[in-house]
Amino acid sequence: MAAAPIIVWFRQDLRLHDHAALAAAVAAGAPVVPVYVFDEESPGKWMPGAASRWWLHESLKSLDTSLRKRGSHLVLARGPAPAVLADLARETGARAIYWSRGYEPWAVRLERALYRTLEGVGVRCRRFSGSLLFEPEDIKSGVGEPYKVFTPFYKACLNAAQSVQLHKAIGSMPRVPDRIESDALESWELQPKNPDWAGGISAAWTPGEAGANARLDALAGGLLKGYRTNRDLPGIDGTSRLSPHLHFGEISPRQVWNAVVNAADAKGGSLDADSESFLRELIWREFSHHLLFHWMHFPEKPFRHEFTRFPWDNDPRLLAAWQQGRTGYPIIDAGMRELWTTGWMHNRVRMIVASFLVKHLLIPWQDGARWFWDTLVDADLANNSASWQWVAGCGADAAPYFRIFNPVLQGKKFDPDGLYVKAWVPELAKMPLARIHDPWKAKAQILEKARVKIGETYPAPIVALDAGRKRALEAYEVLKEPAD
DNA sequence: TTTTGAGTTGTTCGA
DNA sequence: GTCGAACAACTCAAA
Repeated sequence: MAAAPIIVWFRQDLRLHDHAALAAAVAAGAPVVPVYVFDEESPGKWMPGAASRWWLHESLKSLDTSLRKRGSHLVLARGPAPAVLADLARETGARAIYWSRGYEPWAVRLERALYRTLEGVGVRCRRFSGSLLFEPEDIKSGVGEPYKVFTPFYKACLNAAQSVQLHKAIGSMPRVPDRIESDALESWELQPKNPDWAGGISAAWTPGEAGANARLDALAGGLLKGYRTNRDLPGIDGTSRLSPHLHFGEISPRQVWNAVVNAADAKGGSLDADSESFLRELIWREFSHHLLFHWMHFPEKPFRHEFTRFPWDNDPRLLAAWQQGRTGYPIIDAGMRELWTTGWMHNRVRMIVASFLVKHLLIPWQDGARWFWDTLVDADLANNSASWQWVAGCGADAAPYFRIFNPVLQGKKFDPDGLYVKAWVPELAKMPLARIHDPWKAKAQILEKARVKIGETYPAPIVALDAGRKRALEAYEVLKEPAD
């Protein structure tokens, strides 16, 4: 008699390489049922936004193709995961289910519910790690508490880091048992139709494990050179662009870590400044996930409690102008339009637009986080929440309240050739470089020559920078008053 | 327990 | 144009 099948429940780990749960299932020698469950009913779950749904569709398609090349395929099912998986176990006679651990609050609750449901009917649950380099339980301060400051967290991670053995690539896969029902991916309607607005996104990205590995190869193969400086320049291809691939688990952070360390080794030993700078970013991702794991209200509530009485302004017209990239500040508008078109925004520009929304417009960081959640292909609850809270000053680190980005200065500093602005704000393409970041200051003659009419072809600034800065500083003063 | 050092990413102003 | 100081005080982490 054949061994009972093992279900491998895919989640944010849509890859075949370095996949502990899949490797263990294949090694067990039983039939393997790979399944993805589209679960819209988990309590507290942040449902993927529009851009993320587009990516999910592509990534599932890609995973299915990879599985088929190995003699298997992906089973698709819709509904609450515990019920769906219990049904599938009954249907297939599976006696075990393996999965990669999740860290978001709703995911933690879901896994507990799943244990109860499945162990109750005699299906063994095995949970594996794979989405993080370090488990939240393993990185603790000297007194056993989770870290609240990045730098000590970073050092603790470096101390804990050791060469990790990656799980072997899966060669061929056991056949999926016959007669298992599967949804058609199209029936989930993850991608837009009428209109299909995803053209810019699909032109910019290659979702799936192969696309992720190609990007990592580019990184290890040369993109890292100059990374520490280049990563701040939105006009050039200087960042890894691995974020959506990491979010969907098309590549594991351990694969990324190893590739970077090995590339540095090959060039003769110790980590250079560029590689170290990149690995720091990877540890920031870890830090965000640890914070979310330990403080489950992180996505909605300010980490620093006094911020609940921050005097936000909440002007919907200003929020709309920001969302549409019509603020009158070129670097901001370029960023918001890059986001809308490609589902991604350069990291430096994310900071600038976020600071502008929260400080110059006094709009709650949660509104910005929601917009990013819907429009980013790399939207990740941990990273998004931690980053917005950091910019707002209510996050884990006490960022000085007076750190208010000036979009004109930031533009001149990090987009010195105006390449980024010209790429995304074409109506300013003819502006001379000297005024590309503050076109409203240009003389009438210059504007005319560049065919720019402020307030007509390009918006006038929606707030004055000095007044906005002053208003923000006054708002932060409120926090210093003693609490009620 | 107490003390000490330190904390991603900045801007403005005046010399 | 460049440079240093001021912009607050507080919490965290480790010795």
